[in-house]
Amino acid sequence: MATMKDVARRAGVSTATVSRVLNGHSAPTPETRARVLAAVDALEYRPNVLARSLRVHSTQTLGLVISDLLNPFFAEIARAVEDEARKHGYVVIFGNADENVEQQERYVRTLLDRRVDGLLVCPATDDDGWVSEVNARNVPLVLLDRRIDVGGAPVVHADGAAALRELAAHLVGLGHRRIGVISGPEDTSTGRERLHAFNDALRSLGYPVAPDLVTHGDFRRRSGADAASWLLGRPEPPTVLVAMDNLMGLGALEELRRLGRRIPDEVGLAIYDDQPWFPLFEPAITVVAQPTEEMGGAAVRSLLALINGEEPEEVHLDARLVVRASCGERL
Amino acid sequence: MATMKDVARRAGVSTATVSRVLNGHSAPTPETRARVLAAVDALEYRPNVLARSLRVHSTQTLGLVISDLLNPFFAEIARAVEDEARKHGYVVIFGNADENVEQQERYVRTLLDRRVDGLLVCPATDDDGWVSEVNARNVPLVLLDRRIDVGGAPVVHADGAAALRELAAHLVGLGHRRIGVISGPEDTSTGRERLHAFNDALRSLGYPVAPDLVTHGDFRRRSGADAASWLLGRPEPPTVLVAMDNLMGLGALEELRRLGRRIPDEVGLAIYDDQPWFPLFEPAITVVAQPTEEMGGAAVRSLLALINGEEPEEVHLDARLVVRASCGERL
DNA sequence: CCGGGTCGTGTAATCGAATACACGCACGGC
DNA sequence: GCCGTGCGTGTATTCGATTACACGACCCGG
Repeated sequence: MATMKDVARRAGVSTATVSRVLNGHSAPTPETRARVLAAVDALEYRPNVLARSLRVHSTQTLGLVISDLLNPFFAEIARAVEDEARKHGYVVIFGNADENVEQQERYVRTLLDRRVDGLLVCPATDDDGWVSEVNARNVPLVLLDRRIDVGGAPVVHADGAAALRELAAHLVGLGHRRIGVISGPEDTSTGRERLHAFNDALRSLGYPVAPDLVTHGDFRRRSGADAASWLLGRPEPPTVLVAMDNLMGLGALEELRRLGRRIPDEVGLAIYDDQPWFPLFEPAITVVAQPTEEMGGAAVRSLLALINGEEPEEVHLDARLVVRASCGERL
Repeated sequence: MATMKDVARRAGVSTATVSRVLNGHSAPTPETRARVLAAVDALEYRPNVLARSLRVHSTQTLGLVISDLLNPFFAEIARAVEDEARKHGYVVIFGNADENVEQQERYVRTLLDRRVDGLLVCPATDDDGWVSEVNARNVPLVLLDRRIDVGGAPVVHADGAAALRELAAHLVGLGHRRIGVISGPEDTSTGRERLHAFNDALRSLGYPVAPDLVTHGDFRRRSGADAASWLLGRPEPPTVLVAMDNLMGLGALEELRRLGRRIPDEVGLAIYDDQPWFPLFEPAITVVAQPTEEMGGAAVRSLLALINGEEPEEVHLDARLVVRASCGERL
């Protein structure tokens, strides 16, 4: 590989000049510039990003730690993040935490060691041991989707409260009184918040959720199936299931199919997070849809603002209810 | 951030010694070692990976260029790649080519500039302009899923010929005679190979595919819907649709739902690639399943072998037919 | 005709680690 | 007691860029 020195020699100038030409600095003579560029071309020179980064303390790289790439919700986010980052000339390194705190922590450290210019994390749990390390190294941090209460770091997430209120009204309107909830883990903000918002909504409608109809899964398919099985085995089983995440929803649906329950006649089902295939199920699934693309994009823009020492823009995104057929016919 | 020099000063040794301790080289005295480690601890020293990489010409980083992260097939691959890479102490940088040749080329270059130790590419098309650049820089390359005919680079993919033969027999056995095929692009190996394998199988059963029942999509949802629409609009429409990729299959299903066709009574449907939600459709979709996890893992292992100057292990993976209900009841 | 200001370019230090080479010391054999 | 050997450690170079500073050429005004 040709280095800058080679280019300099061939163009008959110093490396400083080559560097200046390549970085568009304080214009060298047009002819020097041309000579340098010709040499660059002839030698197929490509700058060594490592050397450059070492010198200028910036890698044009963003780190992304997500909880689970197999969760289509996070895959969409990852895609949006990569897309927005590329538009701004950044590359993204990613790590899959697998909903696992230790692995998440390892990854944060690895990415910091790689000198990423900024870090995007979808926290696996409320645990915030890793945050201090990020702060100690002065690396800008933006939290995605799940919030953990730690000063400073902006959080980009979609507020589901309004959509959940609508969902509650929808279900009650259809005559559902016993509503089973498959919630996320208690130690994630999204797990707690969605449940509380939904509970509040139902309470204010006069139909508080029966505590024995609330279960907690782990945002994975298996736990959704188990939860559905358990809920339907109760003495007075629910007439509708609300899964607070797409994978748990899928698991619940799996279980309903396995048990041969007809939807929505025997049991209804609503899922948090929309997916392209949800409308294709029989019946089409009623969902709370999150604006994943906007979330990923907004997160990157916030992070870049932090990196550039600006105030990150305030983003407020809302999830929205999409009524389809899986909770019963519309009135 | 503390540097090696700081550690050296605090421990009262030279940077060379610190380096030796940290890399487990030709054993320094146990007490020097202890002093150094104590200093490392006290200063919370973390080595600068950039400086190290610059010096040793290795970044412990793998590049992954995939065609489309939103395609769950590729998301699974990405996850498997990341998983296997981590096990070997490598980190992965990824780029989303969006089934787009120019973007793929840009990404390959970007990743090379980042001095990845090896490159994993799922080629968007047969275009191989970018390969020469990879070779020119002596970076090991492994092709994933799609092959392009270029000397040297190992290809990890799953052979679907046998599964497609079984599928052909299954369909014919169910009485299907007019079989519509939604194939991938002609300029991808998987597009061509799947179609040819399926054609061959049907021909040898005595029921060659009618040329007017073959369409080509682009591995995206929309094209699957369009193709289904077109096929069903033929004068003599097919009795079953075979989509050669999960997204096109989803699109086809979408179109069938939109048109209100009953599956499998009016039209059957089979899809290449399995997904967790395919069994949950009504009826459950018959598929050709690929071993994505093994593919990702094998690709990384091949690449690491190349990086270490070894001969990459020969991997032979097969897709397999999973008969469910979407093509008609089993005989 | 000379002093000062631009402007283009080169020299050399720097980023933070790895490592070839050299040095000094202890030890053992003759 | 001398010299060779080996081991632990330090010195200095290197990886490939960026950039502060300096220098010389040139131009212009007084």
